[in-house]
Amino acid sequence: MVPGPAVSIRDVASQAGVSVGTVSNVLNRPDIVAASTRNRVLAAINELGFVPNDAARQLRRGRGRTLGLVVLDVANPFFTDVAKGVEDATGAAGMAVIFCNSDGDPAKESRYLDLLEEQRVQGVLITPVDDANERLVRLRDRGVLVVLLDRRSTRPDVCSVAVDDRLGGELAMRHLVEAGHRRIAFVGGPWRLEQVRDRYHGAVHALDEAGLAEETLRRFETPSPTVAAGRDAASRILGQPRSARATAVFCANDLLALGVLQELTRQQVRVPEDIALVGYDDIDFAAAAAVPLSSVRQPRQRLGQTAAQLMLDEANDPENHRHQQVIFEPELVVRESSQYARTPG
Amino acid sequence: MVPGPAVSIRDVASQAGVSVGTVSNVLNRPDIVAASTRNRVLAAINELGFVPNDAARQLRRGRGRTLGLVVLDVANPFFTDVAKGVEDATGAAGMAVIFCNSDGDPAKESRYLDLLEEQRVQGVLITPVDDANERLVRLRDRGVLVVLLDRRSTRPDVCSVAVDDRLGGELAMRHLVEAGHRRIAFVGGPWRLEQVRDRYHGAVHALDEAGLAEETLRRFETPSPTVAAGRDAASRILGQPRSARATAVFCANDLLALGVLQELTRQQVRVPEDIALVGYDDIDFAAAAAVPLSSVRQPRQRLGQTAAQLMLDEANDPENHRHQQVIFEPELVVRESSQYARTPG
DNA sequence: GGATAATCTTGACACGTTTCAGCCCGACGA
DNA sequence: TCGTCGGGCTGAAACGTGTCAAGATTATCC
Repeated sequence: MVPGPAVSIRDVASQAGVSVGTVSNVLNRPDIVAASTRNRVLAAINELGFVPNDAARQLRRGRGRTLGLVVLDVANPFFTDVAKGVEDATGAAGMAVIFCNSDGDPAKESRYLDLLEEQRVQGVLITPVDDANERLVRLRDRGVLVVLLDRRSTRPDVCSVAVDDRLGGELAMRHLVEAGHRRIAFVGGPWRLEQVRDRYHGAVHALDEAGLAEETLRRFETPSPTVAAGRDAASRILGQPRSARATAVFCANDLLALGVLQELTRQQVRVPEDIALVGYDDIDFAAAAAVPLSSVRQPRQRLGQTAAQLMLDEANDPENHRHQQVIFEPELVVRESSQYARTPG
Repeated sequence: MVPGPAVSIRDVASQAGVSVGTVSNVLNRPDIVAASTRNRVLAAINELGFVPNDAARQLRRGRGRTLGLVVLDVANPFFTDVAKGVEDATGAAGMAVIFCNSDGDPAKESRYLDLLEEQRVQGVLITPVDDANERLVRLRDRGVLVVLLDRRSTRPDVCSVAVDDRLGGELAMRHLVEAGHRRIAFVGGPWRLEQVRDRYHGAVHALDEAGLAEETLRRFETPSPTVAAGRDAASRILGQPRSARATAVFCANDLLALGVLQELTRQQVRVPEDIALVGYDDIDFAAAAAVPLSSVRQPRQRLGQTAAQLMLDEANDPENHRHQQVIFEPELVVRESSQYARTPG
């Protein structure tokens, strides 16, 4: 069946015997039109199966009912949980989310931002690939609301929702140091991700506090924060002479940690007896891993909810909106993967 | 800084000293405009930072450059992998994906379909919550392309991309029967999901083939296909008298299986020695589970890619498009969770 | 009953594009 | 020299909606 001609507000108007203005009013300000008229219009809408054209509305209004969400990796449960939070908040407001996956690639991120700008989205919630947010500032200057997600804003005039990554790094490292570890590996990357650097610096800070040399922590950079990269990093760690080899590994996220765990297990290295392991994010699968994973928990869903709410607030009342940099606190969850006390040395 | 007035094609035109029609041509059919003019226009575009308004284009053209993807659960890695496939195919074509999460809730699904219709998306890729696809047929009659995802289309005039779920069920069950199991539990739900029913019926069929009574398979329905529901199902299974208790569990997806595994482990039931376990989907985390999970693998990413491609094909050449029902074959991956031969009886 | 107020409704314009009939003008052939 | 051709470009008409000043109708009050 060939699609018939689309039914527009005009058809509804003539069917109901009113003007188009009235139909529009029924749609947008139902209270100002008389009940009898309203019912007649609603009946016509039903009868004709009229569905308003959001493109036209958007054209007239200036901005639409969609918002963009740009994350680093859809396949990472951390981000899907964040997305769920965003969806909760926006769904209630009747907004659509355009979900974009930058895959940690600046070029892909840039392409998606172009696309979102063409769509005239209300706003963009984004975990940027790198710090060059000049592009984002330009976006904002053009009227697109921008909220940084899982990243602290350096500018006071840009909202952001983040978790204190340095603190998270500190918590993890303190835990390992207290368990007696003195040769520790940090697995994370790419280094351009601020989250990775912050977690590393937090770890270094915990070392300082404990009066330990910085060499205690050895850095293994990965090309991406994925399971495969984790496996690879683990085999690099195991490639070292036994005497110099790390006795504990702190990973910048749980996917890496799961990868490390897989490779260690494959090579018959026991966790936590031979090597202890701490991840980051506390995704649901961390608890179900071969060896239940200690991890730094983040309020994933709330992160998304809060970011979306901040955006909606600004959209609804731009005058009184105060830009905010919300920061949540992470929390260490200790499980089996790091439960093994070791005599220092 | 307050956003300045948006720059439109008209501003570009006057800046470059040409008419709006020419600017539009530069944008859409660059070849028909003289090189010198074209360069002048491009320069103006750059200078003014012009970004075309897709809403206006869409209004004029009838349909836009977006498509909707409606899945049952964003948090399920199966669907994020499918989404990745979709993204691959559409990103190349410069299209945007509106990602919707029905959460298995018909009402939510319906709301999202409304929204997508208002957006005048080119098409919808959907894993429907139930079989009542009357709603989807209506959508198609209005000119929205529809492709069923991970679900076989019953109508010859609707494209679909699916995996043979009955076969998947058969593979899993044959494997368990061959290992000697004679009391097996099927965990899955909600029953309204066709995937769940098909996998169950496949399992029953394998039983028939082996000449075993249908009572061999005991059904445990879950309210949702999630980890939490899996834990709950496991405790129901363990609630049975030991002599009648299943010696193997086949789960309709891996999240359920992981939940079952967690609860069994918590209650000190060994997998696979006491109870064998087989999941479905073979998500990446299945291999990394406490006990590596046997699972029925599906070509997740290809599923999404193919569906998107089918849609794009129809969009580009509606005349010659032949509707297709693509069906992939699943594959059983045996890991530790089901590696334990049992003497029947 | 008439003036005024209150409540609804109308109709035209604007939003930023694409499209298309038609105009201009230089080149070419006769 | 004139006519024709065709590549380049123009300008206006749509697309479907929201908005708003102004008009129409009804209610209110003396």
